[in-house]
Amino acid sequence: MGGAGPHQADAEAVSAAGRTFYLTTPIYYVNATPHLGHAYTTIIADVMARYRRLRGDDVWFLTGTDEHGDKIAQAAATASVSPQVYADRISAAFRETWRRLGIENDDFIRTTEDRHTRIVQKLLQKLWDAGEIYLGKYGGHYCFGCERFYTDKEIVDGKCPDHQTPLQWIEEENYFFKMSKYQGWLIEYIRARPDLIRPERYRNEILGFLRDPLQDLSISRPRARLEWGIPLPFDDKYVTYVWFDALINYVSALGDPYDPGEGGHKYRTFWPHVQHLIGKDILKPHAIYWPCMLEAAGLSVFTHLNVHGYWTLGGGKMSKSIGNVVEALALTEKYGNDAFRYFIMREMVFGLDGDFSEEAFVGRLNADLANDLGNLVSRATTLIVNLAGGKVPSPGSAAGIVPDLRGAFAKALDEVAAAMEEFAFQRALVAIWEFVREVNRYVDTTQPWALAKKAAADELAREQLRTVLYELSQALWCLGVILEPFVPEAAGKTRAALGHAGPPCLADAAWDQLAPGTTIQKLGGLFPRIDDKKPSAPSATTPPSVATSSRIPIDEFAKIDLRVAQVLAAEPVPKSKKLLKLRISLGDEERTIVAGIAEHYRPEDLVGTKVVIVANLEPAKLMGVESQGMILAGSVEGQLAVLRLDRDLPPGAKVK
RNA sequence: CGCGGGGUGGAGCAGCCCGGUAGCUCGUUGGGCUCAUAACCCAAAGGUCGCUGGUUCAAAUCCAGCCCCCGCAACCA
Repeated sequence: MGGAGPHQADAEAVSAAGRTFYLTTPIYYVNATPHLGHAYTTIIADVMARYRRLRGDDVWFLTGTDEHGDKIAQAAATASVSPQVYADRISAAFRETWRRLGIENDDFIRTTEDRHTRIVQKLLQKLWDAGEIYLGKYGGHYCFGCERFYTDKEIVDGKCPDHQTPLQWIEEENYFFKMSKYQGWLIEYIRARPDLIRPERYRNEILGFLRDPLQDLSISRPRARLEWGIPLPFDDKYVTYVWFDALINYVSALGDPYDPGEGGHKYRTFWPHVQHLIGKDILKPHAIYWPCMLEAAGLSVFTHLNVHGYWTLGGGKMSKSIGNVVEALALTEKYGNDAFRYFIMREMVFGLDGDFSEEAFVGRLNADLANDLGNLVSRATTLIVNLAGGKVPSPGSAAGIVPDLRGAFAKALDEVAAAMEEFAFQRALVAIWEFVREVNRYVDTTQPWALAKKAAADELAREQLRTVLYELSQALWCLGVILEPFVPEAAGKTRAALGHAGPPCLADAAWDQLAPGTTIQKLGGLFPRIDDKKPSAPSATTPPSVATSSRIPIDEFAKIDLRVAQVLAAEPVPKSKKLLKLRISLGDEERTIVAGIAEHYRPEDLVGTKVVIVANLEPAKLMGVESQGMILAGSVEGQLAVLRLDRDLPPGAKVK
């Protein structure tokens, strides 16, 4: 790379300023394996981190797993393993997924690691010593059915909003963080920083929430009730409440904030520049608890909290029971990481909800990646190979050549910079693709093949041809660099076709950086078109592959008591949309089962028929009705079928 | 009256805060080009901007009311 491009000065000034950037994703709770939602957050974080690295910034990109709490302990118990083994397993699944997706995180923190628990305890001790934590009685209206407390606001006529049963007043001693005293400070802090929480709608939401009085935050759980957590350093009869534990990962991953020596080095370098990236579901803990905690601990608050929206699937909601969120992630295997990254960034406006469908995915892949970009790379490299002997020509006269690619790219670059500043990935891509179209137009307008025909006899045409091919080579080169954060594999292939293997930097994304004489190779098939006649129609209802489900030994299966049951009566559960209450017979026993099938079956469709149930499932209350089992039913998106017998068996017959 | 989002050419969206010729992508039709992945480029057709009323010289945009869809939460055991 030699020569001075028009943007190099700027870019160098930027990197010389040595901008530091610390970006975090949430740490993912290990009660579920990675799905589309996790992947979205992590991928956009990766794009941002790569962009900042490309720019020459000093970047630290953190992700990880959250491994403490009730739900993990329960899930582990269900799986008959220790919580740690369970957490190890799921955490490993996350790391493996990120590796496959090409995520280049600098660190991966787990809340069960010593480096984390140590800092959590240190911070707690600090707050305890400073009088920020007190032991208080938590009195509350408790519902035994829900196993949780309800606030006055939630209570309906003194009853549980779920069960419509009277609530019990229960008092439990717990430790509390004096969060309420930070309310005024927090409101001022947010007001003074218009882009602290962004996009603005989430800032408004939080300011709205802060109009009501802030409660102190319970930060402990008695060990009698929950063992799986970090013990409080000043009272080992309690463990730390999972949110208090989890948020601190952003700090603990950098080392010890209170260590003035080497142990606090990374903290001092990166913490002042921290930006969090989260989904809208965890806005409140991040926008309220976390700043208060940091302030109380004498640590500075994040510079930005970037909040993204949710994916809906095929116009419907993202339903985990159907497994389509996992299925969505599987499209990376089918179409490649680059296409997947491109789609989720291009399709979703940052902060708003977006819809995910394979049809839209393939549409984007074909239109933007295959037709516009892939085809451009293919035609341009072919032109240079065929008409210039495979070497970047030196530019000749530009006389009569109208479109100004250099200017168009400079404009795109500026727009990308502005968009990336506020996590507007969609706008950044739109800007780049405007340039891609401009280059396609350039080829059509200048018609290098026509110039080549005239070139033998026409000196001007010869000059123009050299100029056109030179311009195209520069355009490709610039694309190969600026696309690196977004579609790294394709960008790398593009640069490789232009004879460069090393890591790119943004300063190189400029005209005259690809020297005349450089050997160019044809590069076709960068993004092959997907020409399936009907790529989406069947896929919407294609069940997820069974290949990935983990195997269990037969004795594991034998624990499940499946029985034939006859439906005696069926009625909808009042005020419920999805639930049917069924009275079933197991021969010597009758039971009530609540099933979420009301959207698929009318009660009279089921009465008298024989179905299969799980007979030894723990009872659960749904809309106040106790369900003593589960009806087996198969489903894909939007369709559901209850299993029924095709020959007669008496109720109660064992099924295996 | 739980919270929130939305109803704009065939599909998906932008525009709405700061009223004044309704814009983009895909699709369709016609044309161009032949370097390229049946791709690329140009052009055209196609819209009562959910409904009703109000404010205004002027409303997709502001106000009021209504209808419909979707997400979250509550009910997928």
